[in-house]
Amino acid sequence: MVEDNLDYKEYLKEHGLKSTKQRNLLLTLLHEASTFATAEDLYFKAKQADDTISLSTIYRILELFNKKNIINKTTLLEEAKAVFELKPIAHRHHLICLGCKKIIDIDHCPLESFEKKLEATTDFSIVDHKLELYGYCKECKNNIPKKS
Amino acid sequence: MVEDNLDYKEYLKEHGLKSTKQRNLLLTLLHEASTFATAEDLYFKAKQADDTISLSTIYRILELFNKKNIINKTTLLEEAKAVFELKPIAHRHHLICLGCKKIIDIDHCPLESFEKKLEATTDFSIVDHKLELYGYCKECKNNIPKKS
DNA sequence: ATCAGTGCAAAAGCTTTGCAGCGGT
DNA sequence: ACCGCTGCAAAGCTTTTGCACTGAT
Repeated sequence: MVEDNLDYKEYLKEHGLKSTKQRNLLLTLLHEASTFATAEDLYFKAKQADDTISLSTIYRILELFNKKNIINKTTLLEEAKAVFELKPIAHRHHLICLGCKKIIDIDHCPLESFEKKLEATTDFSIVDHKLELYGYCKECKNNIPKKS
Repeated sequence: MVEDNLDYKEYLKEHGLKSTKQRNLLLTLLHEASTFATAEDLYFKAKQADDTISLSTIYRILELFNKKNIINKTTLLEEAKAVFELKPIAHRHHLICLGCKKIIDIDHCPLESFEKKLEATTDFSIVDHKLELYGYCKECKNNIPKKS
């Protein structure tokens, strides 16, 4: 996988970004990741390929990618940490298990017509929305914790 | 307003919470607030009524209210700070202007039937969702900032 | 009187920044 | 060779925690 690091040279150029070892590596890791990742997650994975990479570089690159609209940055539930994912080709949402934290991708977005209606009633121009669903998966349903 | 601080004594008891000056004050402020507020927002407002209240008390009370399901805690967009609001009586979402940050309450939730469908296809038991919509209001539409 | 609640200060966790040196074009 | 990118360490900001005191029942 490490030899693939330069695969994204053209991709980076297309987005007006200089190609560096660290940026290529991070794009590789983001492509490999199947779920949201924190900066720290990516840092530890990155270290396996490049022992000297620093966490601040991860943060700087993620901020850059976010500005260039290559990735999504968000926060899940009430977590303090931000999480990142490659911007999916199609608009998409997530269903997250509160037990085991597994994440299911949902390709269908039920909000298109709702947004149109809202635009009409509020006179807003709606550009985006954030939708995540939370529940318990088949395996975790039977172990739903009590409120404290 | 300050004299109203004890109005919530019964309310607190109902939720199994001891009534204190600080908790009453915070409930007053949360009721007065028309939008999401950060811990710091509430701290500054609280100081006007009680000069010696401390920020850690605000955090502790907010955490407590959140656990007791009296308030919602969430994060908007990519902001670092958490925001809080009294849990509205009816399930509700928000439309947020990216220009002036004004927040419009949306009473209708378009997701009920969608959740049912999802439960059937994924075998999840869905307990909650987070939906916020982002756009530009009538006044801000004409000043949409360019990407950097 | 008891024990939870609070204020203060310090610590912790996530993220950003200053600076000197490295590396891509 | 230039100037942006990176590593390191330090700082910044939000939130949490330890401890001694206060206050509600």
